[in-house]
Amino acid sequence: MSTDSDLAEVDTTAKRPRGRPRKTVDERDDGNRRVALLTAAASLFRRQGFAATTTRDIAAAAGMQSGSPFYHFKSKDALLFAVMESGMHAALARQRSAVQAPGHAGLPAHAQLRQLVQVHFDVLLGPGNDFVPVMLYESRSLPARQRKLLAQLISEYESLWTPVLNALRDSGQLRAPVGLARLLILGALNWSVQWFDPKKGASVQDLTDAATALFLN
Amino acid sequence: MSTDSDLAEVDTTAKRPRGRPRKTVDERDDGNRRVALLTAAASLFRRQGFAATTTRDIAAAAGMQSGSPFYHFKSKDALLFAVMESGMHAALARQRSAVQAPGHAGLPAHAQLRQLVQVHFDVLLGPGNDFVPVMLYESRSLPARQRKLLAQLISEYESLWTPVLNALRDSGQLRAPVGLARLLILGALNWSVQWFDPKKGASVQDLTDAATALFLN
DNA sequence: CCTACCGATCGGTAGG
DNA sequence: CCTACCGATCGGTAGG
Repeated sequence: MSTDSDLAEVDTTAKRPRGRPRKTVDERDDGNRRVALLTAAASLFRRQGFAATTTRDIAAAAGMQSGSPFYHFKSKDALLFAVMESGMHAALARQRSAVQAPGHAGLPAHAQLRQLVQVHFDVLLGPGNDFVPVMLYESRSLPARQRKLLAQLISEYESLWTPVLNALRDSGQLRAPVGLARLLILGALNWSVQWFDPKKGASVQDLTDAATALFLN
Repeated sequence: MSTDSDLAEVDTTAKRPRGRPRKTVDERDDGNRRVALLTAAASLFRRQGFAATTTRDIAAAAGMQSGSPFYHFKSKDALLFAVMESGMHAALARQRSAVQAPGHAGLPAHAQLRQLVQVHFDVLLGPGNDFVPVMLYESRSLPARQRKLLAQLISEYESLWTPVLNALRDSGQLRAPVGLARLLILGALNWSVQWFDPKKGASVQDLTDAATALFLN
């Protein structure tokens, strides 16, 4: 997991940034407590859904009183958006650093796909990684404008997959149109959020093996 | 689409059943209006989510006053459960009648998988088919007891896939463990609810082609 | 199935 | 970040 300031999902131990980067007009950035609210919200939104989660629930989980979240976030919507944006930034950062790792570009396409799949599973299923699942399953709850902002990040994320899938398609290892293949593959991975249980048999490695074996010739 | 009484998803024209089969203690069965509530609820639950949908919204969509849904359903939860149960019964009926169609048993395994995939896409994406998507994406909102009842139906549904996948695995056409393969494949299909747009390029046929090509050797 | 209504809860705010 | 609070909304009900 990267340690880059306020975008790391579970880095509750982050020191207050000195030159604090104010992110949007909707939020303040007071370091510690704000992160506590984000992680509490992500966990609750994932377990109960956005609409079924109370700002009072979130406040209590972060050890605050009922009105205090609104000192850090303008609204419940802004809190949801911050969770999703933060999750997508972390996922993008992890996927990019995997792709840019030395020697990665020289790997055969099927090994590159395997990398993408593994990191994706880890982003979804790793311990404490609630941010991206919330983004996947609660985007309906976002106001249209903020949903468009997120769509941009999602599009960037998908663009990491396209060249790899194109190469696989060209070499005959992928037998479906690349556009639909990407949607179907990401769907197969994203759905794991619904059924994966770390206490049960399969590990993230097992899932990665099964998925790549399933999709490739 | 089958026409079997109150379980058909979009059959708003159903006549009142004579020997009315009272289904559970939680609901009455007055035919017409009850079905109107179910279809209105399914549509709203799908678009807005369960928690964000008001019983007043549902009543208005069915042309009733705010208190009237509770004449037909004991609670908002009971309405959600009825939507899900009805959707799963319809899906099971459609999948079974496809499997039992004359000549189907003689088809090669890859053609049987194609059938399952096509019917599944149609259940999810066909016009007015909101019931099963609600079940897929709102089961979190169900009380534990009713979730267990649904799990039974889901398990029956999945059991239709297992022998086909086993046959494909044995003949080398499927290269992943059957258990994980089933989860991944159904995930790829289920996720289409999030992105499929009938007004855009791809048709359900296209999706079926792409999915079978992607999964099979 | 409608009318009229209740108790509880919720997002959000003022003022410190 | 807390205290105290408001206005609105919501699931559900009694009585017809």
